[in-house]
Amino acid sequence: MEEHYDPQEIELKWQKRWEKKNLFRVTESAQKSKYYLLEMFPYPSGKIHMGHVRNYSIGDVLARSLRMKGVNVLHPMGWDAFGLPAENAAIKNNTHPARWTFDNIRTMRSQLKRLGLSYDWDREVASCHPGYYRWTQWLFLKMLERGLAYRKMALVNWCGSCQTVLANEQVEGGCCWRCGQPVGQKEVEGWFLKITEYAERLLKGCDELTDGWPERVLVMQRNWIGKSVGAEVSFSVEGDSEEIRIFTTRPDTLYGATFMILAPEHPMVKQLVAGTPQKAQVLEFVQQVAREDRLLRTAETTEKRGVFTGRYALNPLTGDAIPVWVANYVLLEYGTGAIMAVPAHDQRDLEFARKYGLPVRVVIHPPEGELDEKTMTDAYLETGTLVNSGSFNGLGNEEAQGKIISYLEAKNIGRGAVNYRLRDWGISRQRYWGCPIPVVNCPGCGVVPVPYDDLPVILPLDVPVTAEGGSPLARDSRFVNISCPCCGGPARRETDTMDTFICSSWYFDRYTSPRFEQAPVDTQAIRYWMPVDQYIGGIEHAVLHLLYARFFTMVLKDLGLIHVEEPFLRLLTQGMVIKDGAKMAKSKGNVVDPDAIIKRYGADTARLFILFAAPPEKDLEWSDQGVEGSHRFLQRLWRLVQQHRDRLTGADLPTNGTGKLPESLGQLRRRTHLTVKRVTEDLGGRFHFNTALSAIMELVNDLYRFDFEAQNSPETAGVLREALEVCLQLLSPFAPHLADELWEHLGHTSCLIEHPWPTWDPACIEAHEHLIVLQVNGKVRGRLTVKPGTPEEEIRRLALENDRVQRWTEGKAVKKIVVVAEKLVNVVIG
RNA sequence: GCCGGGGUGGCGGAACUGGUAGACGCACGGGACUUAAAAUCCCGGGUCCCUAAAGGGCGUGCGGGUUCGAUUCCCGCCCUCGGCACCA
Repeated sequence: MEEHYDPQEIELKWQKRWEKKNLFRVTESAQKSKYYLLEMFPYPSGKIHMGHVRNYSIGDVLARSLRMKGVNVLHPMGWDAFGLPAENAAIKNNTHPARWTFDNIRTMRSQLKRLGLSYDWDREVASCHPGYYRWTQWLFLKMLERGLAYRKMALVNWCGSCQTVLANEQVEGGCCWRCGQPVGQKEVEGWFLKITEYAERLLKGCDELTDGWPERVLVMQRNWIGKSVGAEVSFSVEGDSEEIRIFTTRPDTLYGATFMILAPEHPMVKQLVAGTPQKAQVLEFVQQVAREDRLLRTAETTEKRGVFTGRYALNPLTGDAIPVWVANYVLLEYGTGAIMAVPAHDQRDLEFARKYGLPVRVVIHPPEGELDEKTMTDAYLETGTLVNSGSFNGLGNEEAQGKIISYLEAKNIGRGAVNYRLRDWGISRQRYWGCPIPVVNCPGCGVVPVPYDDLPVILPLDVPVTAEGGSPLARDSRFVNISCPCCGGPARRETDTMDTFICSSWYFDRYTSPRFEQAPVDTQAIRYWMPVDQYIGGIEHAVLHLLYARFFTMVLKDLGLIHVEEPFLRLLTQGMVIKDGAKMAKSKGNVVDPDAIIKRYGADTARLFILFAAPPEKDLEWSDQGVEGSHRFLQRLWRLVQQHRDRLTGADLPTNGTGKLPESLGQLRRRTHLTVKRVTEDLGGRFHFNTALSAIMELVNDLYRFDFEAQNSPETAGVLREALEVCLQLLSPFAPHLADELWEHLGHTSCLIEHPWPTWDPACIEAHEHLIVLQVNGKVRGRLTVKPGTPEEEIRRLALENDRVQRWTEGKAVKKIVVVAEKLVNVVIG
């Protein structure tokens, strides 16, 4: 009898052996079909947490099973290594961000290796390595060349705690995505990427991804892009040469525009009020709104307030003079920052009109009922017929939209227009630990790109990182002062660094040729591996990373670097790891350290539990007892193999079907093949790891219950060997170390991942008999077994003769009999 | 408010195209082994009625519908989680 199951010993043994054999290294191969399996690379924050274990265990099951199925699987790992936590930790612990980062990478890499994950570590990348960020800078310069990167002064999100600008996507409910502190507004000059230019493509792509991506992620992305179709219309101002441009989604209500509103920040406000009696009051109002909390101001419940500017505009269709107001509910950043107010058909405008006694004019009449513009309190938003609309009267309002747009275009006072909620991506960060933006600011030449040959612009490591605020790079004169690449005169380097989300927007491309020296990617390798066939990661990146990565892929495609429009064919968003009803988090004190679990039970148990406790996309409730249970199962399998080792020496696998075997043995063989089928189907396509495991558990239970002493024959040994081998093969993607160890106990000298995935023999699966459920009026009343191929007539007769059925049908007229082949008979009585 | 998930035993979860609801696991109860306990192995279990067995009623958030038959399809609600939200 073999020694006790000792996970520590066997796991290290097999990890070493796999590494020595280079089992996970892959190269392009025209003979094999490829599969690019990617899990989101981690931020090296210190140690891995259960969320990582879950993410990477899910990936590893797929990677290993696909390899066994003969697929060429690219399964890489790396580090999203630039970012604020490194800098903050460095300040706090008086160390260097690079030091902190690389120490963490070392720790976390060894933790991932301890989990037995099948990565090709030769392809490891770290985004903070010059060999990587050189190409991040290269891509930035290409975008600069194409006008996709630009610099502007803008009102941006400012996190006072992190002392840096944030992109819109990085503000969650008014707070910083990283530190959770409230985000303010600040006028700052910085760099932007024109993601808005790709809004339509990003939107269209969402439709292509419906098969492979979760619906909710696509919905979030569509919401975020926020496309609105309508018209842009110019309103002339009485006594002024300038016009006010507005965007509306309801050109059909243009006749109902009875006043206009500008955002308080609108650049025209100052000139409009110049010389009016209202000037002081308006400017006071503008100042007042500017001081208000942004989050509060944009809340729906906030009271609408405004002031009259003293000026009038002309409704371009009615010719009426309508008052121009300034109000808090109109936002500068959406549309043109000005609106036409149609109180009869917009709830917000109606509330505003009622409050300030402004006129209401109904221009759409409902199919039934009346609208009274004097008393109505709910704006009419439904479809209807145009009234009070000149020559458009009588048209359906939807039809009128197009007609009015055509009219505006003909008169040159407006045009059909599309507006997006999506804003350009602000990428400047006023911090140190990021990828330097490779440009030079020259007093004579302006913004000058660093020549490609001079890349990378190295992030100097000997810069003191302090908490005093402002970019540490700006204080390093050796970094800042440079001669202009264009004119040779004195110039200053850009000291902002890039948002780390840029680094993570193309890392998956780099994995295909991680050490390539001539370009960010080797076209050959990209052609072979991209797109990513399956991407796995947390839902928290539904908009952020996943939107940015899609944008970058489209840019790379336009640059001719890649052939695909979308980077990730299929996306699996794994659920969170929950304990005591809340997400595991240090702040909540409910964290379970993966190291502790591995130390106590081994990596196989940790992986098994996390894959068994819940389907991958759902939240997983951590359970110490559940972990015990998973560990018990592995021990149970261990004992089963030890118990039968002697019996199996020299046993040959059964060859043909189950027909010649004794009944119970044939049954066992059938169960074995059924298990192969179930597990294979649960892993392929639908990622039901929990049910795949329960199928394996059932087979193990069957083996425990089988009386091998009563049927001690070479045949029995053969069937048993097959069953055990199948168990190990099927289990190997989940618990690879234990599987390989027991595989060796069964006399094999190779690793399971080198073996093909088992197949099931349809002949073995064929049932010797079918269980027929007998129903009367849809309720189960009895059961019946029949031989396969029993004619329907016979089954019908047996069902009617069945005494359990007769108990219910006695004295009743049989109205109908439904027979489902091999499954069920339902007798319908009156 | 709009959009998207999700409501199944004490708990995590099964049931792939409508066909035995509750697989598998946890917790629990019983038995075997043991001087005893732990470990292990075997058995049990939705709920109510019935002394028990046999048998039956009710059961997948609620109310209807379609169907021989509904956790599954349709209609109308309720609850819950997540996203967006004064977006013109």
